[in-house]
Parts: sequence; C-alpha cells; structure tokens
Amino acid sequence: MGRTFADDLGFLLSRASGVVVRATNAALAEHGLRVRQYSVLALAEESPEGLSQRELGTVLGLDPSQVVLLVDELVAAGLVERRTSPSDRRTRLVVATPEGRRVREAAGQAADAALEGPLALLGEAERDRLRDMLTRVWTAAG
Amino acid sequence: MGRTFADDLGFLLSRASGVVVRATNAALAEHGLRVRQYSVLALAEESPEGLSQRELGTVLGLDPSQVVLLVDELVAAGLVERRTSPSDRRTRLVVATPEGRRVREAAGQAADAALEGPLALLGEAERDRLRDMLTRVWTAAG
DNA sequence: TATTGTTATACTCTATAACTATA
DNA sequence: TATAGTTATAGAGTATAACAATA
Repeated sequence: MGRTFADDLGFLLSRASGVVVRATNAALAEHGLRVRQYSVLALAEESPEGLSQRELGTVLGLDPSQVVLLVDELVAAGLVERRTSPSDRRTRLVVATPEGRRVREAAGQAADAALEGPLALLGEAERDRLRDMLTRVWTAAG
Repeated sequence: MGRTFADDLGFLLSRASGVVVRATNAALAEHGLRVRQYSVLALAEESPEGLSQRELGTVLGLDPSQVVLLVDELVAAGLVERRTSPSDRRTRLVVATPEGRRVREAAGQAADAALEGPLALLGEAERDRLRDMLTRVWTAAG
C-alpha cells in the first residue's frame, strides 16, 4: 500500500499531541498552570467529594509518584487540598478549593480557546469521532 | 452540552499519544532505539538522497538543536551519516547507512506490531480517518 | 542580513525503586 | 499480604539563547 513514516499513527498522534500541549501550555501560563497540573485540578473540580490520588493517576495515565508531585504543587498554590478519606485512612481525597474552582473556570476557557487553533480544520462531528477513537485507543491499551 | 474534562481533545490526544509512545519505545528497545531516534532514521531511510536536519525538524516538529542530538546518536550507532550538501555547504544531509536500513526494517516491524495493541479497537477505515484528522491538526497548527 | 547547524543550559516529563502507613 | 501514598534519583524530552559557518 506504499505506507511511509508519514502515515504512522504513532508518529501522527505524538506530533499532534505535541502541538496541542504546546498551545495549551502557552494559554495556561498566565494562570500559573501547565497542562498536567490543570488536568488534576479539572478532575478534582468536577468531583465535589474529590478523587483519590490513585484514581487521578489511573484516569490520567500517570504513575502515583507523579500525582503526588502535581498535587503538592496545586496545594502550594492553594488550588486544591488533601482530605483523608473517612472510609480509608490511607486514601487522600484531592478536592478543589473555592480559589481552585475559579482558576479552573478561567484556565479552562483559555485552554479551550487555545485548542481552537489546532482544531480549526475539524468540524464538530469529526471532533466527536476523534474523541471516540482516542478513547478507544486508551481502552485497548489498558 | 455537559462537557467534562474527559471530553477534552487535548487531554485525549496526549493520553493516547502517551500509551502509544510507551508501547513503541518498549518494542524498539531491543533494537537499541527510542521513538524519536527511530523517526529520524525512518525519514532518512525513505529519502535516498537524504534530508537536511532542517527538513527533519520541520516534519517532526522538533527544534533544530534537538535534531542535532538525535542525529549525533544515530551517527554514533552507525545507522546514518551526515553528508555535506553539494549545493549548499551549510546543509548537512542525513542519509541512512546500509546497517541503518536493516535496523529500520526490523525496528519498523516491531513498532508496527506494538501499535496493534493500542489500535486494536479501530478498523482500517477508521485508522485512515484518524490519520487524516491528525494530519489536519498538524496543518492547522503550523 | 538571513539561514543551517551547533553548543550550552535549564526546566519539565517519565520511569523505577524503596519506603511508610494503613488495610 | 496487599494497597495508597511518598520520597528519591536518574534519564529522556522540551525550550531558549548565543554562536560559527555559509549563503
């Protein structure tokens, strides 16, 4: 079929990811965040009771030790707090603070706007298909 | 529309890229390569006259200074060589050696096989659509 | 002057192992 | 014995700036 390296889906995925992460980091900079921190904040903010660090790592595809450092940074910035789970004292629930919720809202809008550049050539239906396919890549890999 | 962070295309792209890069790196390890080095080798191997480092950086989305280091490593491994362009002595053409061509072939098969895990849930037609969309993301960002 | 490649440096991200506290 | 979190460390990836050689 005459496939060349330019058709390699692994390459295309990592290159597209690169441009999107760069654009998002640039947009998040004015909010004092980077994508990885923002992803932790966003997930915490969407879960009123908070998520355990283990759950965060599982969803994000990060090692638990990386989650610790990201949460440390967000705690230092006053955007999330660690609460010991009432049902299991090993578990630390990560919960967004009021300030964290404000920052997530503002940073989220900046990140969404920054995404419009790289996604400009994709219609809404295509974006839905892309979401679906990328989710299935994650599912198959797990 | 009730969008949550799990729908964020930036997040989905970077997470999918992560699993694919990890799987590919694991498969390339026995060939003494990592994905970035492999990508340079593959592009050089496909172009008999070689590509300039500038071209490599442009296609791969890498800074020229990063290309220098990757080519250094491939040269040290005997997989590519630098040739001064006859038409412009500033330009160094990166050309695969015979050994580089052999390694690219074997490593390419290993990388392709490793991709089948993460891509297992995508049919051939979907993969074509995914290639197309990811290429347009790159185009729009450039 | 502009472009190609190079060197240097700092920072971020990733991978791994060892350890603690709780279960 | 297993799980959640933590600490430490090394290696890989990314971002910038300054510079030499050539155009």
